[in-house]
Amino acid sequence: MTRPTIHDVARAAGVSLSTVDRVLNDRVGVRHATQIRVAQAMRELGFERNAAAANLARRRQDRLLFILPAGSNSFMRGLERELAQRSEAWEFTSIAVQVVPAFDDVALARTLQAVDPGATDGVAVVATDSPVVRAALAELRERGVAVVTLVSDLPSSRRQHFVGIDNVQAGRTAASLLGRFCRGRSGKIVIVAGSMLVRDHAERRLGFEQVLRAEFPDQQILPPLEGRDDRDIVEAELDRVLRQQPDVTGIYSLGAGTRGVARALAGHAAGAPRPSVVVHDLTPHSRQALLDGSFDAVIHQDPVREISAAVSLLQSLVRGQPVDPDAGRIGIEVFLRDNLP
Amino acid sequence: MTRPTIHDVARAAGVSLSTVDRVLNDRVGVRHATQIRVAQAMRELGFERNAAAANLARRRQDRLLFILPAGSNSFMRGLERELAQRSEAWEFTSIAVQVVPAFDDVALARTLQAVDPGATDGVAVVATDSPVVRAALAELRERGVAVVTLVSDLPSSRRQHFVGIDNVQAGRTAASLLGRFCRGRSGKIVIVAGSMLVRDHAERRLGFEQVLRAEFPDQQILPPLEGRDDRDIVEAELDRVLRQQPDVTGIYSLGAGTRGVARALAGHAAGAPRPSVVVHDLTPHSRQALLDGSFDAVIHQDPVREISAAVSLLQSLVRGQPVDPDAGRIGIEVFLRDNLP
DNA sequence: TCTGGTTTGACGTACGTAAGTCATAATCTG
DNA sequence: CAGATTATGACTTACGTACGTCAAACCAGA
Repeated sequence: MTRPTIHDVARAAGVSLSTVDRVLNDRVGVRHATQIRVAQAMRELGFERNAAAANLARRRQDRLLFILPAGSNSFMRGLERELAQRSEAWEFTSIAVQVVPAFDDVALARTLQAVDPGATDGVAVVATDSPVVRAALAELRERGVAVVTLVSDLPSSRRQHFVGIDNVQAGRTAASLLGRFCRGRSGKIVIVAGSMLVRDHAERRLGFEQVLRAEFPDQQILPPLEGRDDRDIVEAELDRVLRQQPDVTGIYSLGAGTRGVARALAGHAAGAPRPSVVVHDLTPHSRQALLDGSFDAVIHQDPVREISAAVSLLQSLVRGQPVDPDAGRIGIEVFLRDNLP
Repeated sequence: MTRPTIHDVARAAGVSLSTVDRVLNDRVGVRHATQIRVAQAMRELGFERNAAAANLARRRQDRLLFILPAGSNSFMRGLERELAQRSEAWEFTSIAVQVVPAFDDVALARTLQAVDPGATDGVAVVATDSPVVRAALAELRERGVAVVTLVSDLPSSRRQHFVGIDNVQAGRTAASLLGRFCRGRSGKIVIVAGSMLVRDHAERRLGFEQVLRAEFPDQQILPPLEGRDDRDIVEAELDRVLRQQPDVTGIYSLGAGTRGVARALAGHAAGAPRPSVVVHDLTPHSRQALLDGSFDAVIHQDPVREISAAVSLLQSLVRGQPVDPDAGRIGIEVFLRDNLP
């Protein structure tokens, strides 16, 4: 009826509480045969460790650090807000946040080097793709700190996991939508990126071009703009392109700086049918643009899920618990005007 | 540094542990002035009850019951599977599942009446819209059982909350997608429903027709088929319609029975361009159909989120804790071939 | 058979809260 | 102001696990 406890396991296996404890938290000093017997008993009884009691008894707090890029990037600020608001929501875990300059690999590497392994058990970092960052990250692991990348990955580095969406898939999804929305009107497609220095932007572009080339070959993709996720730069660049190219049918904005896109479009409202627009990340501005019809779709990653996946992954890593290999995978959400939350 | 405990609160408020406990679990026997003082101290210290310790000390289990419709409906079976698999995932909560005939209000009402309030603290029910169900539900509340509706709502009944997606929005989203996918080809749109007896289907239809009429007026909506979420009935009905109507440009399947849609379509592959298809609920079959290109989009509600929202909502209700008014709202997910999880 | 190490058991305390008992202090009633 | 009532305090046990100490039992090698 009621769930079995370690006492029941001990009795069933014919050993003492201490031994069960040793097996459970794999401490030294248990003969292999005994270990098997205890494990067997746990399986037979269907024992599951009571996490509440375990956390209560274990006095320690897991100290996690989130490193996020600075700037007016709404998505990142959303993550930051979420972390601040829910910092008390995780039991037995304390969370710190540090903000570093965006797209600046050297600054990021310096920050990683400065992490104190005596005061930090795990780090989640929005990575900039660069050798110095890779090196700093490897060093951090050497010093015994758990590391996951967040939002933008750094494959073939020593990070233990990635938490975020599959950015190639995201790009493919954007192309799939934008291609269909533009069907019947062939013309030019503009890609607005932040910087190809961050992996997520490069991957989104890759996926987007794959699908658009293969399935909508009558659309011509222009070289991507790099707006550094800054609304003013994005506005200026996009405005220039729209002026030069009269037959833009679609725009894919795969980074931040979405306000710049909206403003550039507003400046070209007159005359020709407006281009179809797909952007990333639901923010108050992109929501507004969806509602007033200037954007067609928003590809989104849920900051709440992102944070909670990162926290629980880091908790497992820090505590040495087994980790589901694709625990960090966040679903790609698609928003139209009609399914806004 | 460390989180304040009830001991700290007691000291700060100048009262005993017992009094803090009385305030915290609002028991009788505390003067109003004292209550204020304790609440004040809790606020000042930023006290938050340690849920782990509280659950550990409270020996009781919350006993929840989920009532789901029978049948081959993949989505419902998915919910059932999810409940079975994760029944141990919620601490201090035991979950039972009961299956009742689909679209059968009398059977559902009988089941609700048979719920034993002595053995059940809360019920989540996929409601069929009918007066007898409303009455049975009200009676259940009278007997002190917490009740939420799941997936399909029963507004203006005595259920305390609804857990699920906004089905009008879901229908609007489907129309928004299907309308754009069909652009350029005007013709007839087929709606395949399960039964207008369940609220969710009626609402989806409503939202769908709203948007399609307003924004894609050159499409003509045929009267909805009622397939009772049965793949064979759906196949037969849809096959008949496709035979009679040569110019079907789009199909919206808003219930279950998706396999029937796929089979009917397969029988009409030859000749004319295939209709664009939007269906509900990601299942192995709808996933396959997306991948092979016979479906264009799937509107989805995540069973995992649905279950966990229902469980935590019921837990709060049963324990008399405050409830976020839109805690039961689940996001509407949109899947294309390219963003399948 | 003795030695020295390894494995195991017995036991206690702690975590933060719930919930109970009982005595005493404060307050109200008439 | 006595007596009844209510509010509060002091104290205890319990929840299931972690973790520490110490002694006893076991085992391998000399």
